[in-house]
Amino acid sequence: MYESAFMAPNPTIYDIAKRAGVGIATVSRVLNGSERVADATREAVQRAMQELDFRPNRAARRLAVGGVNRPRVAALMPFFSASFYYAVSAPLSAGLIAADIDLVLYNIQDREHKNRVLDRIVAERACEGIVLFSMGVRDERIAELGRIGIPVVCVDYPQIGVPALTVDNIEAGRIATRHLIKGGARHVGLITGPTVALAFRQREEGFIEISGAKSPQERAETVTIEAGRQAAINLLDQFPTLDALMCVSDILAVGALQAVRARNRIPGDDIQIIGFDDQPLIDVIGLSTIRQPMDEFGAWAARSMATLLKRGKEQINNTPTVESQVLPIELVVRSTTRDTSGSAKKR
Amino acid sequence: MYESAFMAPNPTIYDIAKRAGVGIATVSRVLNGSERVADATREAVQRAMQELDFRPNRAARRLAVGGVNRPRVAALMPFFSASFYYAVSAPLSAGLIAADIDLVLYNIQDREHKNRVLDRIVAERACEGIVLFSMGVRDERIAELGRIGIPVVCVDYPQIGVPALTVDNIEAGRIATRHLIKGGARHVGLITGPTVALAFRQREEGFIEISGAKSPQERAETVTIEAGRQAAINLLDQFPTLDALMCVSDILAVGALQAVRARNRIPGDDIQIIGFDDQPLIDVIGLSTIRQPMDEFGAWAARSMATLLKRGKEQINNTPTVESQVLPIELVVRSTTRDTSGSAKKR
DNA sequence: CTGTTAGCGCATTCAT
DNA sequence: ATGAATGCGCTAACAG
Repeated sequence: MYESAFMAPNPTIYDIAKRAGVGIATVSRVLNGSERVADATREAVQRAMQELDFRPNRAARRLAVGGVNRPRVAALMPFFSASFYYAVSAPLSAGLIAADIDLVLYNIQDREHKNRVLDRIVAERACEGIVLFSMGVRDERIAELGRIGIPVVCVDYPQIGVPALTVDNIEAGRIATRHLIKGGARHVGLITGPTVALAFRQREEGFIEISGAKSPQERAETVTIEAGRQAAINLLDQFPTLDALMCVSDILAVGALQAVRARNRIPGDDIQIIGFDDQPLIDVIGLSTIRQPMDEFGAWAARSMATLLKRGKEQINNTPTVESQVLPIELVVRSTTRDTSGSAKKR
Repeated sequence: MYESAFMAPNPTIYDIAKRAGVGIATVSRVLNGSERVADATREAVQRAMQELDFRPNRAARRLAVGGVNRPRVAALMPFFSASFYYAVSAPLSAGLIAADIDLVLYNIQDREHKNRVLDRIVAERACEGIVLFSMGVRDERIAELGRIGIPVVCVDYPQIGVPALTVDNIEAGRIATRHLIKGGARHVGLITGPTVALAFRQREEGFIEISGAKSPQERAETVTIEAGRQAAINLLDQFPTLDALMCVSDILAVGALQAVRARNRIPGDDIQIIGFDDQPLIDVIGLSTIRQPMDEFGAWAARSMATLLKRGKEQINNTPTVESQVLPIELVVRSTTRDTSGSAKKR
């Protein structure tokens, strides 16, 4: 039964035809559900297809049929913080559809997986454009992609060499920390997240700049409510005098909120808590946060890709291409911190 | 400048070669970033490519290169209820990656768009499998897809003729309504959503079965907090004696919650509110709801596709293929309804 | 450095 | 009803 299981290339319609004792045209006919095939023949062909585990080659089919060559962009997202990427992918998807571009989603698990995916994209020319979310790649990769003409844009990561849309996360960390202190905090702690996320590291950096390197901190290994809760518990156990918590993500902050309440402490009163992003439903929960324009992240990526993919006549005139941007962030004061500035937005 | 703008087919490397006065191999070389091309030649070719707005044909390239024919599945989702599909697409994406299957996401806007997408998929053989979320298609479509060998599975919609994973939304509507009544409700109202969603219509049906057709109801045209809030306001204005609200989606329920609070009524006390789905963060908000196993929706779709795409030797033995399933739903009592049964799960 | 040639796997006439 | 031949657009030796 292991006829040639060793590196057997995918069988083609020629193999099927031979095995079924028919011509390739007939194979093609049953493949496409044509009526004009004798039942017996059809069955023979189908049997051969099954026995050989035949899968038609999509590329060959499309080439033969000659359909439109619709552009396709690959979006690589690390799903470690689900709701964030959800909020981003909706406008991305919508924007791409408007430009008649297909979206292939890659839920990147880790660095190694990222490289595998990129290797494949390069080797197979699997797409016409790439959007990198919250991740960078080595310069050589950018060069390689540039050479074969696959444009890349980057969101939430300051990748050099390609258009990138970012926010100033270090400044965001500073703003959050200062807000806590202005609100009367005398002992502020940090709950940070997976180190793979540059945004987290930078928010952490801004925090430390203001609050000092010896400030209490705890790292959640995953971006989940439970991890945030546990981190808060640990922090509160070790440092009972803590009266403010900066959490590098809303989700972690929600967990911290639960931990704090479980100890009968009152968020916004005897302990302040602030998160980042302003993810969906966070407003309902009443968490103070540093808002990121997540919609704009997705929309910008879609617009940029549409622009970059529309080379041609326009580009001859050196039409301005896509520029990197740094979007403003916004302190949103809700009920878990004290609003002392009077100027911060309340919502 | 309008050389042949009329139905000009996409230019090929032959066109470029001719225009640049070189051979096609050279065009291919600059296309692939080969070093071994004279700068002058390269520039000439690039100019020609721009002038003709050339885009390499992906299918042809892949065919020539002969890479693996990685299976690709298209997921069609109506994004009218973002967080729900987000919650579903994470496990879907993860499961597909594990099976080494690419995921192409189609954010379907309306029925017409759905048909356009499916037409294209059929015409271009754009994928090896299709996952339909919360939407059905006509029988002829199923037949057509079956004929050309593209398997289809359906999630959150009882499409006949293909494996489907659903929950009993009518029963869910009954359960929610009964729960409200058991909690002491004497006058219960309904906030429903866009009629395009069968799940909403069915929950509505279950509601009416228990509560009667003349029960007050309001329809939100979009699944947003704001729409839910507005619907609740309308309902409360018209029917001041309402003491319970069933909302066909958590998001609408959150809006209703806000409307109720704005009137200084106390959810779970003088007015009950229940939603559906148990979307992310809804537990934190404390909303009672009917939980759907959204994770399982995505995971099942991924598993099913992996199975269906792995035809071949196994299938010869008539190995049981994918079966339709109806998953259980679960009443989750939190703070916005009164728990009278004592048996309902509290979380 | 550059042009010629031969497939890649399939759909599709055109014969038979 | 079915088989043989042709071409889709591109890459990759192989010559020059």
